[in-house]
Order: sequence, then structure tokens, then C-alpha cells
Amino acid sequence: MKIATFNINGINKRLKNLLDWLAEAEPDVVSLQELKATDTKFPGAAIERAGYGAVWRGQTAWNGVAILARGTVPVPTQLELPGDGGDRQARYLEAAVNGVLVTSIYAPNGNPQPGPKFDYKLAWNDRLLAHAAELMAADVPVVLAGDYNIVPEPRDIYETRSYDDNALVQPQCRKAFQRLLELGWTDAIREAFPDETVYTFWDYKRNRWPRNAGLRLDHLLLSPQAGTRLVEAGIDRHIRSRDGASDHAPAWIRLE
DNA sequence: ATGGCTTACATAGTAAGA
Repeated sequence: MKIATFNINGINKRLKNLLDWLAEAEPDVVSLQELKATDTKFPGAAIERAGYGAVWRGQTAWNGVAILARGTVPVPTQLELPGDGGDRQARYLEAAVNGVLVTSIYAPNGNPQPGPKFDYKLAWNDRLLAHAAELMAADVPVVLAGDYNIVPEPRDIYETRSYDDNALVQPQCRKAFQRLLELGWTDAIREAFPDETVYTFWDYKRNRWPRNAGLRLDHLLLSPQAGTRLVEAGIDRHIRSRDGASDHAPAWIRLE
């Protein structure tokens, strides 16, 4: 069972990129972020023609998350991250596919910091931690897939000082990610590449892709019941170099 | 080191991304 997460950065703008990748990578489950489309603008028919059922939560202009499943329709279990009924941003979706719970997480970016956006990011991370604890207690295979907008460690970003004040690398954010690991979640990509430099995002600006000035922001965290089934993982880096590519590359795992 | 791209919404120029 191959499960991928991909910040598509505009699903309609990049529909061809998405369909080409689906056809060649053949993931069984796909967690998508940054649809940048309303519910009615989600390209459900094209995705169905590609062989995938889908659930999604859209929003005007920004955010938006979806979960796709090959040959079946995901069964949604959460349409939003619990803990703040007033939060209207489409940043969380959770669904069951063939006995595995999979999320699409699009955590807030949080810039500039300090400020209200950063406060929202920290509060959102707290809510994610609380919900992750509940999922852990359910004792089932869970894959917390998505764009966390957190660089877990210094080795997960290229050599630079330009991000020192950026929300992505702040200690409060890294601590939130670390707490998830302490709860018992496994960072699948780091588990598969313990000593390698692995990036999933390269800014469009400043020649960051050609000079591999990247960041690792997209993560797949596994509950113990999923972690014992991990056999392979990867980043589809070549997707980032295509015409009209998203600024993120797909990250994926394979569970036995 | 640098907002130097790119998008949606709109139909010019902002806001947002990370």
C-alpha cells in the first residue's frame, strides 16, 4: 500500500502535473494540500477518470485539502481539526482507506513571526498534538501525512542564515514536531533515510531548485501499527523539475 | 542577504506563500 503526500499548490493550475504523476507513481492513497480551489472547483471528474475516488475540503483562493484513493472512495472520519469551532480554514481532512487512517494536514505557515499568524500556527499545532494523542489511543494504523510547515532539525534545511527568523524553523514549532515523536509517532522519511539530506520543498525564487537549496516540510508520521508495516519510502524529486511544477515534491511510503 | 517567483482573485494590484 503506497501512501503519498503532495502539496500541489493549486490543483487546477497543476492538474496535468498531478495526473501525470498519478499515472507514473501509481500511489494507492494521496494526501493533497493547497488546492487553492473551492469545493465546486475541485476537478473530481478528471481524478475519477484517472481511477481515483476522492474526498476534499476546498476554500476560496487559499488552503484546501483532499485525500484520493485508487479504485475506491476514502471514508471521511474528520472534516476539520477538532478544538476550535471558529476555525474556518480548510487545513485538515482524515479518512479511512482499506483499514488505514490517513490525514491531509496543511499546517499554517505562521509568518511573519511574532504576530497573530504565528499565534494561530502554535495553537493549531497544539490542536494537532491533542488529536494525534486520541488517534494514538485508538490503536489502529494511522498515517499523519501532510505539509507540517515545520523544518524538524537544522539538517532539514540547506546551509543558510536567511531563515533564522522564519516561522518554519522556530524552536516552538520544532518542539511541537518533537512532541509528536515523543508520543510514539515515527517520522517515516527520516526513518528510511537516517543519514541523508532530504528535502521536499524548493522556493521558486533565487534559483533554489537548481542549487538544491531546499527544506523538508512534508512529513508522514506513523502510528506503531503502521510503523511496523513500513517497507519503503521516497521523495519524487524529479517532479519538482517539470514545467509548471509545484514548489513541493511528493513524499511517499509503502506499507506491507 | 536581498520577496529577485507564482498563484488566486480580478481584470490592477494585493495578499499569501515559506
